[in-house]
Amino acid sequence: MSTCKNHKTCVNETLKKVETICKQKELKLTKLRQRVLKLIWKSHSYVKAYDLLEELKQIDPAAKPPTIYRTLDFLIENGFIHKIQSLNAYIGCAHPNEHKECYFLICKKCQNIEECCSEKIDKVVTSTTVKNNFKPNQVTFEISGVCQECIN
Amino acid sequence: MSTCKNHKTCVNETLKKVETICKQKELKLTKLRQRVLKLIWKSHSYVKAYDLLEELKQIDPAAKPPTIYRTLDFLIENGFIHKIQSLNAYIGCAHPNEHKECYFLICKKCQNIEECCSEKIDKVVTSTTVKNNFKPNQVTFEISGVCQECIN
DNA sequence: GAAACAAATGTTATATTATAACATAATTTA
DNA sequence: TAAATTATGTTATAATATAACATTTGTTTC
Repeated sequence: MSTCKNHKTCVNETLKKVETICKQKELKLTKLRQRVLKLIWKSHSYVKAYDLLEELKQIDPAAKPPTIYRTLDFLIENGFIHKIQSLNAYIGCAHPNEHKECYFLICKKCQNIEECCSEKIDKVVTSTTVKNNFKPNQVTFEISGVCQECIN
Repeated sequence: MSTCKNHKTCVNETLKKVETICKQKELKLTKLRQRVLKLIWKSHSYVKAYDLLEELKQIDPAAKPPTIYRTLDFLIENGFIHKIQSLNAYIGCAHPNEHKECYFLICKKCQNIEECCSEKIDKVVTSTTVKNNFKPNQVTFEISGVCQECIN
């Protein structure tokens, strides 16, 4: 489960953080990108691209698939959101710019996703790639199952 | 890189292994399932579902998407192949029935995929899921990058 | 061996996810 | 301000996957 108590605050803090990062890196956080990021952050669960599109259409009726996918690309490239490969879905990044590798605990029952970072994981990835003389570029690590809350 | 020297032998051995497992578990390794498994094992690289369908059509012109997807489902469920989530692609399992978790080193240059198992990975998965009181059901662990051969 | 049932496959249609390609608008740079 | 770059608009379509129902094949029971 997410530790978020006041989601409005939670979203605002994230958006501030993202704004700051964009300023630092001279990235353009346009109206569209802000809107989509806000929509993704509506919940701590994941969103499907076409659901996002439907929501965006409420504000911007002309929105079309490329509108969404291009925006998702920008947000992913810059580490503001993640794609969950095993679900073809997208989720806001819990701590933008603070980590490289992370993994996801995906609850099949409540749909919640916990984004985790761990030195152990990093070490295992490093040690195995070094051992295989493999130059890693992108790590996908997703564990689906049942979370603490839903286990009972 | 794969350690396979003689691919014909390699395929035959795998198919024998799969046959044996099917007998043990009373699974029906039908003509169709054998054909598809053989097609997947044609290379040590991955296959896309619709490419597989095209190949199957050479033998069985009536084949259609559900033909492939149902067969893939059977092969995945029983651990004979894996789905590579980050590529929407499928690959033969290097050691059917011999492991639970495994991870994949995916070379973006030569398209080769190395299937790896490691106690370390298992331990990390176990320790993190235990810590989070999470009951894991399916682990997706895919590292894409550049392999030893292609790195130079 | 025929009837009843279950499992696998056939078949049609369509849902879901994603991108190519080219046009226009907005912004930055020279 | 012209030229170049970046972002967005727009149309069309590609790529991936499943639902739903029909038929066939295999298995079990009588």
